[in-house]
Amino acid sequence: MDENSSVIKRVQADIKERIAKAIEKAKEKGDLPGYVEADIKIHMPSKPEQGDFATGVAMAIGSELKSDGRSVAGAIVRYLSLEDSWIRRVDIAGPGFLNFFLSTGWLQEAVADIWKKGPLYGTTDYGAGKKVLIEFVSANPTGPLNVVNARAAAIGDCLAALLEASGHKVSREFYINDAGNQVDLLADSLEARYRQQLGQDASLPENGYRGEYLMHIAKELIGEKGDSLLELPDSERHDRFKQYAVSRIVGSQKQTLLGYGLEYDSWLSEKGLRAEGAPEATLKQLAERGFIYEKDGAQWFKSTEFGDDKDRVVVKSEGEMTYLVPDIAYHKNKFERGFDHLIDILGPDHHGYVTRLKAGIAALGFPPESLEVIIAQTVRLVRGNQVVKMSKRGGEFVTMDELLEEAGKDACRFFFLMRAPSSHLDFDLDLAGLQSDENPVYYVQYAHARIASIFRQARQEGVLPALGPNEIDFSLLREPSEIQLMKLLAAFPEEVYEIGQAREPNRLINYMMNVASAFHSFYTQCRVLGEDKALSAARLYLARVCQIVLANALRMAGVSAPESM
RNA sequence: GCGCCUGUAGCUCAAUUGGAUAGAGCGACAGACUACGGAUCUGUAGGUUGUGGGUUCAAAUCCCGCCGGGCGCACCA
Repeated sequence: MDENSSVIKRVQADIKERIAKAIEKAKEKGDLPGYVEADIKIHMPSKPEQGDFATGVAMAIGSELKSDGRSVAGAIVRYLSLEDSWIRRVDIAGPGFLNFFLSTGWLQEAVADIWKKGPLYGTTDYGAGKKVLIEFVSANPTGPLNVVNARAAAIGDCLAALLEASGHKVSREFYINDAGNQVDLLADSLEARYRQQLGQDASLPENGYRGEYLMHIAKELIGEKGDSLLELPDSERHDRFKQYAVSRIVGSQKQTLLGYGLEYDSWLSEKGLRAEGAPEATLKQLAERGFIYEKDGAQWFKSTEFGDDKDRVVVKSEGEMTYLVPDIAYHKNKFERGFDHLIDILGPDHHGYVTRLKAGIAALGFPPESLEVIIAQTVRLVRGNQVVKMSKRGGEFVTMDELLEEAGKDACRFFFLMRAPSSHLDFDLDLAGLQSDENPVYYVQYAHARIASIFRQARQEGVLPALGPNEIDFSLLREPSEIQLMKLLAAFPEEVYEIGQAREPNRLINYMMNVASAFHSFYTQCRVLGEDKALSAARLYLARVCQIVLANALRMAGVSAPESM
C-alpha cells in the first residue's frame, strides 16, 4: 500500500474507478447515448441510511442527457462491478443518488493505519513539496499587537500547519515595516517621551503614538544611555530613537507571539530590503518593461493594464517613493527566494490594495494567481452584551497580551479558528475566559483528557493489554457509535488536505468537534474497561487512535491536548 | 457614488463548494450510569436562510434588483 496516501482515499478512488468503468460500459451498450464526461465526486453522507459513501454523479449526467437521474443511476448500477471490493450494496435513492454500503473491512484497515502513523497520521504528500510562503500578522512596529493580529496569527499558523501536513514545504514569515513614515513618527514620539522624562518641555508630534508603552521604552532608554542621545546631531539622533523603538517593539511582539505558541521561520526587514536597493531595482525593472510614465511631476505605474481601476503613483513629485514600490519589491523577493505560491493574510483595511499589488507582480512577469490574499475580517470584543470600545487614537485598545492573559492561549486560538476568516466575529471575553462547559474549547480538550484517564485507569487495574492492531479483533467493534467514530477518524487525512486547500481552518475546528462528539457518545454507550478482555482491548484501541487524531488536530490548531484538566 | 466582505434558530456560527429532511455550541425545557472524569450523554422546542425575481432535476450556495451592517476608494502606510 502507498505509505503516503490514506486508506479512505484509496477506497474512494476505487469506487470512482468502478463507476467510471460502469459509465463506459453503459455508453458502449447504448444506455447513455451521447454522454461525454463525468466529474465523479464521492462524499461521505452524514446520515447512515445514505450509506458509507455516496455520489450525485447520475443526476449531473442526467441533466446533460435531458434524462432523469434515477434512470441514469439505474444504468450505472446495471454495469457496476462489485467484484473484489469492500462494496456490499448499492442503493439508488432520492432523485438519483448512488449510496454505497461497505463492509467494515476498510474501516479496520483505516484504523490500523492510524496506529502505524501515530503523530504523522493526517499527513499526506499531495502537496508534492510545493514551496509556499505564508506571510501573516506583519504588524507595524509601532505598538503592541492587537486582537486582529491575534486572529491573523491563529489563522496563518493553522493554515501553515495544514499545508505542511498535506505535503507542502511551508515558510511562515513576518514582514517588519521598519522603514517609512510611520516609524519616523514613532522615533519622534519616543524622542518626545524621552525629553519629557528628562524634564524637558517636549510635546508629542501631531498624530504621534500616545500609548503608554513608549513611556516605558523611554524609561529604559534613559536607564541605558542617560541623556546622552540629546547631544547627537539631528539625523543620527533620529535614527537612534527609531532603531531603539523598533527593536524594542518588535522584540515584544515576538515575545507575545511566542506566548501564543507561534514561531516564525523568518522575520524580514523592510529596511534591509531598502538597504539592498530592492525598491529602486524594482522600479527600474517596471520602467524597462514600459509600465512607468510621468505625469504632473510624478511617476505613475500603469496598473490599469492589469485590472486596476486607476493608475498609481509610484514616485511622488517631491521624489519620494510611495509604499507600493517596496511592497512590490518585497513580493518579487519572495518569488526570487524560490517560492511557488505566496499567501498573504491581511486585514480588511488592505483589501483595496490587493489589485495594485497583483498588478505589480504581474508587470514583473510573475503569475498573479501565485499570490493569494486572504482577508481576515475585523474582530469585535464583547463582554456579555456590551461591546468593548477600542480606540487607537486615544491610545487605548485591548492588546493581544491582555487578551491572552484574560482568555488563555488555547481559548483564543480556538475562538479565532472557529470562524471563517471572512466572517466578522464577535469575541466574547466572558465566554472565552470561562472555564466551564459553556466554553467549546474544553469540549474537545475534555475528550482528549478523558481518553488519557481511561488509560490511567486501565494501567492501575493492570488490564492494559498489548494494543497493536494485529492483536485486536476489529469485528467486535460494531455498535453504531463505534462505526461512526471510526468513519470520522478514517476521514482525517482527506479532511486535512481539503481544509488546507479551501483555506478554511474553521473546518478543522468543526471536524474536531465532530470527533469529540462521536467519542463522547461512544463513551457513554460503550463501556471500555469491562469483563470481556477481547472487547476491552478493541475499545481501548479505538480510544487510543481517537486520542491520536484529536492530538494531531489540536496540534495543527496550536491548541494544547491535556492529559488531565 | 464605485469596489470588496457580509446578512442563516433568542445569541455566536456551520453546512464537505450546486445535492437528500439547513446543522452544532451556548441559552430554554425534560430526562440519564451504585464501575472507565457529569467540563459528559439522550431527547424536546426554536427557521419563509434579509428581501423580490431569475438560472435547473436540485439554490443558503450561482446571476440580477432592492434593504441593512463592516471596510476600503491618497502624490498615507
